Amino acid sequence: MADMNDIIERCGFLCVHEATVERVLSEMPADEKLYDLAELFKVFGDSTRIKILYALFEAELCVCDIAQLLGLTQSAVSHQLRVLKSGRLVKPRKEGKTVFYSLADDHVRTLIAQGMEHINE
Amino acid sequence: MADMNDIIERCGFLCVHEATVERVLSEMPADEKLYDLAELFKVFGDSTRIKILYALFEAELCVCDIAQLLGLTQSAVSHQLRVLKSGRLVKPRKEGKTVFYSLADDHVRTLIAQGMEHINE
DNA sequence: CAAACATATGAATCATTGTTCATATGTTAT
DNA sequence: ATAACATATGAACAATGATTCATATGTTTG
Repeated sequence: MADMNDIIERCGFLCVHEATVERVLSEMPADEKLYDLAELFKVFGDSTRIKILYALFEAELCVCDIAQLLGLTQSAVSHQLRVLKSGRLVKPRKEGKTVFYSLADDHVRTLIAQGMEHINE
Repeated sequence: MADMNDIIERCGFLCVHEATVERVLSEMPADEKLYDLAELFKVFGDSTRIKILYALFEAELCVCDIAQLLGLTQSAVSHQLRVLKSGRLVKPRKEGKTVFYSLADDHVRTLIAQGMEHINE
């Protein structure tokens, strides 16, 4: 008696537009690239981090400034700055005890601006 | 006897660069905008969704195509397309039983392209 | 109408992640 | 060297979210 394991994926062989699928597949970037890209957007995908980035959009600020500005704990800000830093979205500048952060480059500005455009359309 | 509750946040009043904080605060967008912006980026911040978007970057595809192309369950794809649709990143076109999806507008292309640039620098 | 099929959806599960609390590191001034 | 301070970090907890499984919806064909 045959068991129930002979249930196969039927959809794949009937409705699929094979030529298109093949072409798209050949033009897809490497999986690793796509993973990194998702990781990048994940960094933008948190309202606290967005607020920090937007604040740095306007001026260079120290951890303490950011904490007060946004009503957050110093610890929370520091943890998030770590994430932003390892994503190369912000860069630190040390001056004595205090560390000033600013946006790493113009990609950050462009991405945020583009995102805002999408929101506001 | 005074209890231990008189511990106050001292940092805020000592190191903060008040003038800058005030200025930045006045130029920050509304909280709701920033929240929406984070939500938008959150949609991009998942490798499965990025793969779907990149596939649609190349061609209009049905749910079934996407599932085979990326080696995913039809259910998983459908769930993610729902997220992408409610973020207005993709749009459906119904043709009989099958539903074809494509990118909603050029912001999506621009955002992904900008993200890729950051990755590759 | 019934069967086959493409897609959508709800509930459950497992993993990821943001915040908090406590503490560590490193710098300045007394 | 010690105290005060700014920032960083580790562990724990709570919340969010992606996938799976089962099933529902809606469309076409016989």
